[in-house]
Amino acid sequence: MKQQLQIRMNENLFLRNPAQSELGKKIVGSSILLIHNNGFENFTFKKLAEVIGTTEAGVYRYFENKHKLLVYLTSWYWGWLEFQIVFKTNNIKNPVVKLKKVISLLGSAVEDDLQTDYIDEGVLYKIIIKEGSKAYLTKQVGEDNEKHFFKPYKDLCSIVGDIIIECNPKYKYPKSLASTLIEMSHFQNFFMINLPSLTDFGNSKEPNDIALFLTDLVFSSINKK
Amino acid sequence: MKQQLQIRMNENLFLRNPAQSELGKKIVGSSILLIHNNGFENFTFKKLAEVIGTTEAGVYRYFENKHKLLVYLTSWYWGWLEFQIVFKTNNIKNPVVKLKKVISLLGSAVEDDLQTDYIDEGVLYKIIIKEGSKAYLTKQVGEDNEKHFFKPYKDLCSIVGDIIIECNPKYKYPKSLASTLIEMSHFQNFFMINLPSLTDFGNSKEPNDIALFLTDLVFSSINKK
DNA sequence: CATAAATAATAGTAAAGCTATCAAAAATAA
DNA sequence: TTATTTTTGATAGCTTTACTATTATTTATG
Repeated sequence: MKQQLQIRMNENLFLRNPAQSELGKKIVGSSILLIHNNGFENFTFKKLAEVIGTTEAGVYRYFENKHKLLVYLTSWYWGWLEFQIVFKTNNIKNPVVKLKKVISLLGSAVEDDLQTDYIDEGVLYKIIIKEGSKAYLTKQVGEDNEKHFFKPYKDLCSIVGDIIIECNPKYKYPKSLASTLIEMSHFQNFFMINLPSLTDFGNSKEPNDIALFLTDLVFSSINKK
Repeated sequence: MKQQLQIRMNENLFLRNPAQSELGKKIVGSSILLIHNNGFENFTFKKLAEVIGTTEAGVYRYFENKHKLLVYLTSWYWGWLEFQIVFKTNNIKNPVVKLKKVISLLGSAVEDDLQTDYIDEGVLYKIIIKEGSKAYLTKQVGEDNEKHFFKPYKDLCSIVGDIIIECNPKYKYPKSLASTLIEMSHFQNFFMINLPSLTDFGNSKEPNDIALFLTDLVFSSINKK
């Protein structure tokens, strides 16, 4: 019997829950592919509707606009990643080992998770890298935040921050180090591929090099003196 | 006699050089204020034209589209900041002191530079924080990069990376640390103001706290063991 | 003063970003 | 199984954005 993993989503992100209908799942699944292919700026509900064989109005019945869809997708990703992290570090006692595991989970397009059939996590990961920050770098970030749109992202940062504190209770900047770690796992990846002179991994293009850098960065800070 | 500081700009960013006419300067100067007020997504050439008393077509004679204008603004900022950094660290011999100076220059809305009368660097700095990454987080980042649109940003990273190497010639990730430092000086600032739980400076909202965090982060890495 | 260059005024087009309406189909409840 | 509610499909339309083109007028320059 197939087990389906459901990520709990903020109800204000959608008009109709896309996880509860075939059309909704198609909207989410195909939007990931389309945003990846076209870039978020060139992505429209009309193009999406064509691809999945519905109408523009059909998509609008699920999402108010493409911004909310992007926030939905990023939220879903953070929720999913939190689950992965909690699940895969569950049995690890040593916080140092745990944090290293988190860094490796942050840094790679995971193998497609079969528990979530309509979402390709590998492609979604690439969207997070290229479009993820656009979810909050907006005029309405304050209102969106009041509606708790960024809770999954904050929760993840909080979990990582807590592990940092476990490693060294005296470290002064656990939250900022956590958000730095998460953001940089994506930015260094983006730079490596698109603007390689901004990184030290230009030639190898080996995602694991980023993990090595981040591990060095994080543990130097935590273990200072 | 008034000295005017001119930042050398990539010719492919504009159709007509905005620095060489009154209308051009108005376009640049007012676009900074408008983008800051409306956010980049809600900013249009039409609104800009209204504000400065010209027509949409008038703006299009200077810039092909708003993306190129954004790249122009960010490039200008990086060029200007490089000048500030080179100028203000010129006499500093000690690379550690130099790097600390760089961190403080990166982290604050500087006092409005009087050498550039039509550009408000303080407001431009805020645009860099909120909109800066949108200059390269696009579908066409590859083409833009081939046209050297991001050279000023790369140059700055390179300068910072060189100072890092001066501090410790054996440090393995000078470029990635430099880009991390620069990105985080903006992201932590954005988070502090808009999503404070992602930082450790939520209550104080004191930009200097960010500099302390970044100084700790950078020198822990450089001086490890 | 002549001429070239820059600007203003106006018009127009395709696409994006929606909203509204109504009929058909599918799911569900009586 | 029919009745009813919910969801979808088809179509239309409207405002704004993102441009391009044309011509007249002003401004700068030789």
